[in-house]
Amino acid sequence: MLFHVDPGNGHPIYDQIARQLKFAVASQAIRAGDLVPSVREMAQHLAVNPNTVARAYRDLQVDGVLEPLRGEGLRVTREAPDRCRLQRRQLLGDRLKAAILECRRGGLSPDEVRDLINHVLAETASSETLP
Amino acid sequence: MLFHVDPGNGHPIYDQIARQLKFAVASQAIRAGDLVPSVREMAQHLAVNPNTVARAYRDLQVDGVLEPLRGEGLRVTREAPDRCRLQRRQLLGDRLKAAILECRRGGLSPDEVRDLINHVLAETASSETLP
Amino acid sequence: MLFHVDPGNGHPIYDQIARQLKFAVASQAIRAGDLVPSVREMAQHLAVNPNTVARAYRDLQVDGVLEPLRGEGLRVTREAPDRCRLQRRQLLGDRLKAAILECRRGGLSPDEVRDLINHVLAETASSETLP
Amino acid sequence: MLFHVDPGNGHPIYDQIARQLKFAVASQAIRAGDLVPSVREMAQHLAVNPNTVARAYRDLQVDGVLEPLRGEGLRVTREAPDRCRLQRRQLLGDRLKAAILECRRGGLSPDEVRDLINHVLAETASSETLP
DNA sequence: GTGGTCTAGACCACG
DNA sequence: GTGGTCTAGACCACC
Repeated sequence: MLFHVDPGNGHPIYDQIARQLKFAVASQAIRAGDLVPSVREMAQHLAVNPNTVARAYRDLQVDGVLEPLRGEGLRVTREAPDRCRLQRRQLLGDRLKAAILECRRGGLSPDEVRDLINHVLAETASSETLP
Repeated sequence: MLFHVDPGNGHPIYDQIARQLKFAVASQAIRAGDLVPSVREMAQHLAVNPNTVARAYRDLQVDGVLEPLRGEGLRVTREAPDRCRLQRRQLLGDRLKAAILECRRGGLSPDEVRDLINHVLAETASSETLP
Repeated sequence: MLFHVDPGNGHPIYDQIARQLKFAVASQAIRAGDLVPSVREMAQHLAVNPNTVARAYRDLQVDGVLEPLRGEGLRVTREAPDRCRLQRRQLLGDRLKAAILECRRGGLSPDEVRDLINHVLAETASSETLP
Repeated sequence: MLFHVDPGNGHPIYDQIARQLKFAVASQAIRAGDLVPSVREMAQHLAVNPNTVARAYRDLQVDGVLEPLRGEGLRVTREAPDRCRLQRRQLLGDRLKAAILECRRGGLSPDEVRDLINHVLAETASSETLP
């Protein structure tokens, strides 16, 4: 499990957890039918309150990514992989789109935007810490 | 003034205002020495609580972008254009970087990230509403 | 045995089992003196954890519906049929009453409640799957 | 405000709150555009923890019944009345249907079910405590 | 003032 | 063991 949570990056922790779990399913790091780590396990792993993990797991149930296995834990649904792949594109695309739109509205020309993106890509490609 | 504020996009309104004003200065839509609209005017224009505008203007004074002109209002400082141009690159770059990093951590390969970016660029380039 | 258990309908599985067994006794589908299926059999039949069936059987013993027959299993008591007929009316009536009361409290007039009931009766009367 | 909550009736408190608020909107006791009581007010009114109310309000936002008015509170959405009227029928109908189906599966004939319903209706019609 | 998040810890139902 | 609910209380951002 290579989950990593950063409090104070502006995004609620439960949201970071839910997103990362979706991405993990999309990447097939977690598969349909798998049991996700128990609330308590995950909470300890992330050094976070169990309630926070529970909230993330609850949201994932609402999204149809997890389903309860009474007394057993929570399981990745059959439909989850497809949904998560779609959502990954959607969620990441939305965030990129918002950033790019703000560039344009901020007065950067399309060329300047491309330059800035390339600059950032170069930065992130190099020695960045990646999970 | 073609400011546009979107409550519920996750970013605080006062921050949206401050950023947009910086960008306007960077783009020379507003110039050093110009008076900015009064808090009341701006608040009415944006259909926003005056306190929110006041907060944005306060932050901009702290950043040295605005300075009070006794009895007249707030004026764009002499140093603002340079500062705003630098900050624009920084602020927008940071947001792009965060989005791109999340793509990578979310399991997308560099190529997939480029594809997604190009897809988004195509979307935004076309008939998007731009200020 | 035409028991049917639905996890995730809000009611605990052991309760569904106990109720259905009581109803079966009330309907004389099971009679005084009959042996009920073993915990293992029933658990396999319902695709349910044996502990869950055991819990239901335990509750039924407390209610005086089942009694142990040393080395043989569990037997329906002599008093069970009468008790179950009474309890059936009570249990089902309670649930109906709760539902109807919520309708009234939810702002439906007595007439609207009757209409809604008739509508539901029509639905359930037709092609519903009944045991 | 005639909300009433009963812990230990099997249904989570936050759910009771959310349902009752939907019903209140359906009955036009609360109207589109109205501000609902603040989390703290409602919590005190119901003698319940504010977090519990917050959870109910959050669920109602997910359902599109409430929307945040930043710094002001939560407002009933424009679409809420229609949605709530539909949902009221759905939610109450589901509960009635479940109760009636259990009667039938429990071995009661259609006539016996009608008799039982009439008996319960007579009970509830009389001196029952209604809000 | 408002709602939102997070933590801490208790209790319960279920399997 | 599992998740779910509820309470209590702190802290924050926003308006």
